Amino acid sequence: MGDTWSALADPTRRAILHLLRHQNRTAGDIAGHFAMTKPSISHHLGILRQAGLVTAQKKGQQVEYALNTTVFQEILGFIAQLTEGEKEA
Amino acid sequence: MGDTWSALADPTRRAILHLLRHQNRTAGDIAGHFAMTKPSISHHLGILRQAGLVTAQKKGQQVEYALNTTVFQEILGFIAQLTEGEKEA
DNA sequence: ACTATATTTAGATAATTTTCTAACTATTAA
DNA sequence: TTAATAGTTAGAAAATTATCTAAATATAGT
Repeated sequence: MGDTWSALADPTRRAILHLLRHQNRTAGDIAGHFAMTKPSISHHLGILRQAGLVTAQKKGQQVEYALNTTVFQEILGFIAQLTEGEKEA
Repeated sequence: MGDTWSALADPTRRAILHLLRHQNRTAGDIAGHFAMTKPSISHHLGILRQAGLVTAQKKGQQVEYALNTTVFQEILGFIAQLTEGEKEA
């Protein structure tokens, strides 16, 4: 399992996650939103998949990607640790 | 202002933030906790400072670093966007 | 003024990452 | 079975990053 933090460090990958916010999308659909080749997007999708941030499911000829938000717990936990015991504005 | 996400992508930098969780610490104190040279830690501190995740204040001969948690809003906002409209476990 | 301590800056090297083109695999359609 | 479409894999080049040693700066003490 790859590192969540470094998967999120790249702006293209964060934009991909944002694209998947409301709908699942095929690899080609996703690639269509970026000024980048398909292999590059495929690489980014692989990293997101390894980090568990997306899941991939083959649908005939295409591969449908979906957001998986459960992984964010790790990040929220880290931030909670650092911000615990603070008062609100 | 440097990028918050990439500042947090490095495990050494996250460990530094964790060290600053309850107390402010000098650069040397921080460096003492890692199997890494002082210049390397100084470099990481610079990146954290640029990202606004820590503040630095000169205290005589030393430099005291403190955690700044306000920057986490950006990250929490991103995650909130992606997780909005989900039910709880 | 010298010496010691704390920290940063500079420059180099090694490792990692991003992106590309070309080639490959799998599925669908003619 | 041949051709077209969707996607991934392989390999290379360019850029970025992490780390080191050596040198520089700033403060404090003798």
